[in-house]
Amino acid sequence: MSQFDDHDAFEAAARPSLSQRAMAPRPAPYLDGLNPAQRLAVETLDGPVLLLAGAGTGKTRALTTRIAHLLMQGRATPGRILAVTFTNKAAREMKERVARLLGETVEGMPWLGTFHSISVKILRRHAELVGDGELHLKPGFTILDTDDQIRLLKQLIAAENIDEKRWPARQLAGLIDDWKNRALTPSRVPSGEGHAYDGRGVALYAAYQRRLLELNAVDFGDLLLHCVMIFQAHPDVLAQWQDRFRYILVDEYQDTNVAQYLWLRLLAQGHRNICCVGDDDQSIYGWRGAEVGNILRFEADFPGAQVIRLEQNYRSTPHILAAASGLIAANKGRLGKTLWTEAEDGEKVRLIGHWDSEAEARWIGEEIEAFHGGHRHSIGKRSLNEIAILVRASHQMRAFEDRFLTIGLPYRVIGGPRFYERQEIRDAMGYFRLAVSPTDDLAFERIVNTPRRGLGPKALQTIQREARERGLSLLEGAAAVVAGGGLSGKAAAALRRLVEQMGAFHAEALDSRASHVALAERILDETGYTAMWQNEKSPDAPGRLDNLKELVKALEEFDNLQGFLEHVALVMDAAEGEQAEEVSIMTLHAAKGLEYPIVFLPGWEDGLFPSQRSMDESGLKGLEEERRLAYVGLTRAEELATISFAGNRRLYGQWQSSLPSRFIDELPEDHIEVLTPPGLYNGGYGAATQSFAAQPFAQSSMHDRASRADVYNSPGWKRMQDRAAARPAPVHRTPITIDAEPAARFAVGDRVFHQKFGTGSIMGIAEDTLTVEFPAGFKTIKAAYVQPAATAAPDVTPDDVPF
DNA sequence: GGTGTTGTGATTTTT
DNA sequence: TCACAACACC
Repeated sequence: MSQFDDHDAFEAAARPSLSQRAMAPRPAPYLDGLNPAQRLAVETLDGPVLLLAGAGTGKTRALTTRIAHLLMQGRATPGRILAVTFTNKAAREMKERVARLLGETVEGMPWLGTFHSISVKILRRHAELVGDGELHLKPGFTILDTDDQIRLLKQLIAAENIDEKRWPARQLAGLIDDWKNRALTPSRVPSGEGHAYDGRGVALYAAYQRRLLELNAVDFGDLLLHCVMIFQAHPDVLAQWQDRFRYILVDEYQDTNVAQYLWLRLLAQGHRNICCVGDDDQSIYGWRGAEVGNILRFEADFPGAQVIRLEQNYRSTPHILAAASGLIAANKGRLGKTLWTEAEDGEKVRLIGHWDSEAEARWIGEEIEAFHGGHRHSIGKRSLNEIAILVRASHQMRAFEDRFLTIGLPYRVIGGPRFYERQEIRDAMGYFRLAVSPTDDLAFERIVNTPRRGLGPKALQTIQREARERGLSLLEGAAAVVAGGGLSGKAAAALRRLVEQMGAFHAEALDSRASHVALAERILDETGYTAMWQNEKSPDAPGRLDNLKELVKALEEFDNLQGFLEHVALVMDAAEGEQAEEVSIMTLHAAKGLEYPIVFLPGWEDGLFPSQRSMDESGLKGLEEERRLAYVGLTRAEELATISFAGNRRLYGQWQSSLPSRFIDELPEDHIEVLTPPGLYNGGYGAATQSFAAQPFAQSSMHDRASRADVYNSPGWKRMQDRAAARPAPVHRTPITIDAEPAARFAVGDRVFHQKFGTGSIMGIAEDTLTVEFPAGFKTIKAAYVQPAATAAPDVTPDDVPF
């Protein structure tokens, strides 16, 4: 974080007492360079503190320095400090930064982690307090992933004879999640909320909880909820944890839900040394149960709380800050902050309208090429890594991906499906889970017929019946079926083999002398799982095999399979590899906490952003959350932000016209530069300023082809064409070269492989651009983006070539 | 049990 | 429009 490197903001550190100085292992330089507000935030150690930290104000620095200060002042040992974050990434970053502040001599912080990972640790110690006398949780409980959860709910819905089509399991999962976020056990769900599922919503919830106990399993929501319930029902247990955690720190407090709020409040009762850091203006997870009210209410919840505001921004230029501040000012009920900066003015926030979403993608692509090539000298020559495109909804990404693929602009999508959510990884994990705990019925169901063993729904039913009748787990039930001859020839043999294999694997998993890495490899090989993907011919099969290899490699860092499974259940992300120069594309939500010198904010159209659905479902609250999302987007930019909108956009196959976002009119004019849209089909762009209200698309209406034709004849369209024609020919820019691979190494007819489109044949070559026929159709692609296909079997023999 | 066909419905997403 | 899921059929 470069903004903390300036040394001129140096301030004299407070002089510790003689005894403190004598005990300190080395002088404490960690307070150096903090601004007065940050300093106050670090040194106000007693009682409740609300740290209102605006975007880019050095929040993480204040938080980590506060931890260092607690330790250096001898206020607490690392084990006595509870520091909670929402994401593993944030926890990791904080750990690293605390360690860096203190030097390597200090041991790690055992209670710095996500709400969930800390809750697991607590819950493992008191598992038996969950449930009733007969059925209760055991410390070895498993944590279900979403797949397991849905599968379980489907069974329960079927058992209730409810039509799964009318009431999908997914929806019920969402409902239950919602209740858990609000710390509502089945008995506490307000009457009137269980209407769904033919009035059996709450009953299904209760059945689900019972089933989880039987399986000795919990879902993510339970981790928090069970802790809260234990704390409420067992004051002695609560007291024990209150005593342990002398100081509590909370990151992103505006994102806490009711369950998390209760969890924190219970733990902080007594000493009340709780410091919550957040920004009400960046609360964008209301739809996920986050309660902005938690942060707005802080002073009432903790009487005597000190509120400290971090308002000096080290990230963005004044124009960007002014635009963002002007926009967010339209929200009501804010705690209020005034961001300021010492940075130079820089460029105004740019605003541009386009004819349609494709033109928007085209224009942004050209802008990026210009920045990357250094053709904008006010901005300089920039790396693609410094540029990000932030969209409201992921379907907007497609236009950019298509365009960038065509022009050969490297990009990376941030977010998307994560490593541990991939099918092959979950399958492999299913095998590992079953090897570690043979009673994991959900894991058994997942893998029993993957790869295909001829053990379909019928065989599974037989096993389930057997298991239920004898009170066994499914794997044990399967063994019983095999022994009892309940299945015929082929299926019986396959099941016998699986049961025997899993038995052997389990024995080995318990043997601490055996290598768990070798065991994992054996499991994947001997069950035929690896072979399944090797035999699969789809283009993504090799990638899946690579992922499996990566999974096994990840195992090496753990002592055993159990430890690994625990880790993965909570940390569903893999270390991201950052190497290539690429433009980043992501949703606004995914962008929170990140920063980029150059940011594009496309799709500012009413209905898309603010999203119609948000407004329909949550009214003014929804609109305000959307506005905060816009605020988050703008404040990601360090030097240059560009907002754009399109008059027409293809949505679900239909062209839809839209009006510019209402947020655009809320931007303070003095900090905005309005750009004129480029010509229709040629490149180039003008910088002449013009009121966007005078632009033609605002009043265009094109709901179907007929009215679209009208628009072609409209004065607005003509005006755009005239303008395009009147402009001097666009300046020719040298196309950027990426790993300049000469197209010369290809010939028409060659088979080539492309990341996205698979294998195809070259139909045409023009300089470094190829026209390739893929299964998906003809594509024009830069040569650098394809490789000669591995199976280089030319379609024509040399003799067939006419020259 | 594997493959083709039809139908549906579609923000934002972490743990 | 397109992706994915649930059925029907071989």
